[in-house]
Amino acid sequence: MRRMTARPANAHQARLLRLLRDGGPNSRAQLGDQVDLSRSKLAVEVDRLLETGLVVADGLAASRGGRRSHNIRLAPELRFLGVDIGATSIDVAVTNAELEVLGHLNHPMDVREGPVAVFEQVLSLAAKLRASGLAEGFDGAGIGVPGPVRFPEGVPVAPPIMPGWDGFPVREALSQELGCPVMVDNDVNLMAMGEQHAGVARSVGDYLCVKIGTGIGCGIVVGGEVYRGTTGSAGDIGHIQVDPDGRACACGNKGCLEAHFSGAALARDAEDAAREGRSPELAARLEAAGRLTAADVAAAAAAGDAAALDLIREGGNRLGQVIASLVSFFNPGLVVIGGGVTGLGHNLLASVRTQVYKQSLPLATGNLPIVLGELGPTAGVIGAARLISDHLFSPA
Amino acid sequence: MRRMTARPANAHQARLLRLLRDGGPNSRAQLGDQVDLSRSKLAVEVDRLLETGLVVADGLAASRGGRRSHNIRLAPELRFLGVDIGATSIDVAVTNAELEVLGHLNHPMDVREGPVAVFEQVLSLAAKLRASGLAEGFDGAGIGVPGPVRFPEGVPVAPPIMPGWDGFPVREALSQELGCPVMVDNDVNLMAMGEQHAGVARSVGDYLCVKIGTGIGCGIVVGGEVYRGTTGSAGDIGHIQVDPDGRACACGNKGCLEAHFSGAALARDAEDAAREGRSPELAARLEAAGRLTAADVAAAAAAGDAAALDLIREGGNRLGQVIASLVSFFNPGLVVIGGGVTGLGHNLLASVRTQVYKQSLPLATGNLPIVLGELGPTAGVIGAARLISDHLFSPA
DNA sequence: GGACCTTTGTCCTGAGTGTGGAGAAAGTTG
DNA sequence: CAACTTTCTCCACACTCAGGACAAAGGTCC
Repeated sequence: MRRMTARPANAHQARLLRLLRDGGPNSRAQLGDQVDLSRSKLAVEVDRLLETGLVVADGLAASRGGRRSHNIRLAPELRFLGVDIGATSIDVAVTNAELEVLGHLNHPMDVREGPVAVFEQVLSLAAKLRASGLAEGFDGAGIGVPGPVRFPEGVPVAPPIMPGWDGFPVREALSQELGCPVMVDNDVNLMAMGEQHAGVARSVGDYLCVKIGTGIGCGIVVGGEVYRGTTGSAGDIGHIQVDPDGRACACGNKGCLEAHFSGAALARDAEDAAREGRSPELAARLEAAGRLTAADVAAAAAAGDAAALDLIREGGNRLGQVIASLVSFFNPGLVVIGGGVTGLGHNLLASVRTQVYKQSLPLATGNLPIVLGELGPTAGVIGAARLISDHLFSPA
Repeated sequence: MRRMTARPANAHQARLLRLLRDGGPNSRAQLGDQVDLSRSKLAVEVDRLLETGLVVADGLAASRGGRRSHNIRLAPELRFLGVDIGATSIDVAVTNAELEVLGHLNHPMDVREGPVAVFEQVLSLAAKLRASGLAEGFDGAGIGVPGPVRFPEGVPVAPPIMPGWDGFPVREALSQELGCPVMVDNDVNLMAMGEQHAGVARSVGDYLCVKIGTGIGCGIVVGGEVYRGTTGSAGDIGHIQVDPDGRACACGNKGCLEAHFSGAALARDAEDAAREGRSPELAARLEAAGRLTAADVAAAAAAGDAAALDLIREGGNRLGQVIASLVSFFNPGLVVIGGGVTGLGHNLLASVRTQVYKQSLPLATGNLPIVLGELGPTAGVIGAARLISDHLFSPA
């Protein structure tokens, strides 16, 4: 099947495409209400979009008391590929043009195996999705990697946890393999975009999205747009120092947030607690599995284990301390916490909230919700799809 | 003399006005090079601007090998008033439309005397500037206050160091008194705009501007625009906690940055050092003046006083610690340090740089200049003038 | 069922926006 | 003084866009 190659010819068309993406099918009249164009001009632009095949008119909507309207919608056969490469696993999903996830696959894999091996896996997962009939091809792909990215070129730069990827032309390579446009970003930024598109952050202009997985990062959204910083490393809060005499971190410094609280740090602390006999619950789990993860800590805490609860409380305090600083500085309208350790749930949230509300000034915290992400692992892939759709749905 | 009341009728005209403001007089041809419009369209818009009187054509420029060009410039009789209300003094300046300072007055005054008394003083200073022949009236005024502002309305909200100002309609009141449009902002944001317009931050898109005076604040510039946050309190870094067991702060918390390092904290520490006999240099100055300020510490340090140098080093470390966190988070292209304690100069800068380069990741610090502001007290008033000119030079 | 209303969408005219070329104006250079 | 540059103006033409008239297609009410 022939893939769509058309792009919006002007800002109006781009605007209309995004409205249809975010709001679903619409009549011409409804579009007109949102777009501040005359009916005539709107009709012209819609007709042009229909000609390109990017949108279709299928069927009539129910009458609302007058003439029935045509349903204008994005071409239903459009397909985006969303790829989220985490430190320890790969998520791949197909979406339609409205960014609804039609199929989603996860595969455990260490990112340190390097770009070649990871790409092979990504392509195989994408092929599997295609084979299942969800897509005959992709009109675009977004991909997130766990490290800083030089955004315009789509190339990772000096990524601490994935050294083999430094300078690897991710965008170029994937675009070649898939035969479609590709955009690359930091995985945290994609999570922020995902929660903004379909999660808790809808209709918030300025917000922070803290992702705690193997490492810790923070997506920064300013006026609805992801802020990436001068060299693409904005939001890299894992190496903010929380304790001058603290633990040694992989980065070479001491007392980094990430060394005290992250998926990896938490697992290590839990294993220590188990071995030192401070937690029968964790010890039993260590016995059974040979190693512990953040999920074990969450389960132990749910079972009332004091040591596990302590770990979460202490970690939440550290994290809350940093978030409190960021709230004072950035004055966001919302803080979202997500990533692998979200399973720690409300215990974690409680510690963070306590710290933030205690340390930041009332004006900044007055009406500040601090919530868990609601999309889980789909946030990243939806964000990836949105990344490429933002690119494709902008004037050529 | 009749004041200008015209405003640009469209985005092109606004663009042209800003080009003339930032680049000074220009020929039509030079404007055309910067503006991506056809010569014909450009000529039309310039003619319309000439009709409104916002710009004038005066004289011919020297030939560059062909026909001599007309000098197009902003109307030379346009006058903006820039007001910077600090915690302990008021700065007022007149500028022309190119934001060149034509006259500048400073008057010591405690902001806590309240808006009525301060306004009286501001108006008297403005009258003095008018009386000196620098202006016959003002086409607009910008004003900065040392606390958070609800920007669209121009009203201070919950300002910690100027409690009597909470909710006072600064914009409304000043506009009434001066009979011209007024915009209000945080003083730190104005400093950031000033340094961006005429100081060290020219042509930098994303940067931070840390102002250390009686308190500590940080102007945040994203893509050339000041970022103010959800409730207008963005950049309020004075109350970030740097030491959980630290000193009591006026805000009710312990260990705030501002409690450890700011103009006020530094003066107190210096007086302590003097009384405890740790610094003969400072003791002599305390004897002479009855009290000490940051300037005394700077002078003592310049004279080689060990205690003063220690104070600066320690303060710079605290500040550097916070800035390091912000650099990791925000990934700016430049960090500017300004405000009252800039006199501490390179000793302060050295400590800050050490901390930042030590604590933040190389990708964020790799090419990151950390410099002192170069405009001193004029940064604020120039920023204020730019604030109102940005407002007036945008489509009505 | 028919008169009347609402909603949706199309068509047309006219005002305004913007481009590019021709060419006039005003200088320099040899 | 001829040739060339640069600057600026004028004009014809294409495109953009708004708003009104009107047609299409349904409801609602008696």
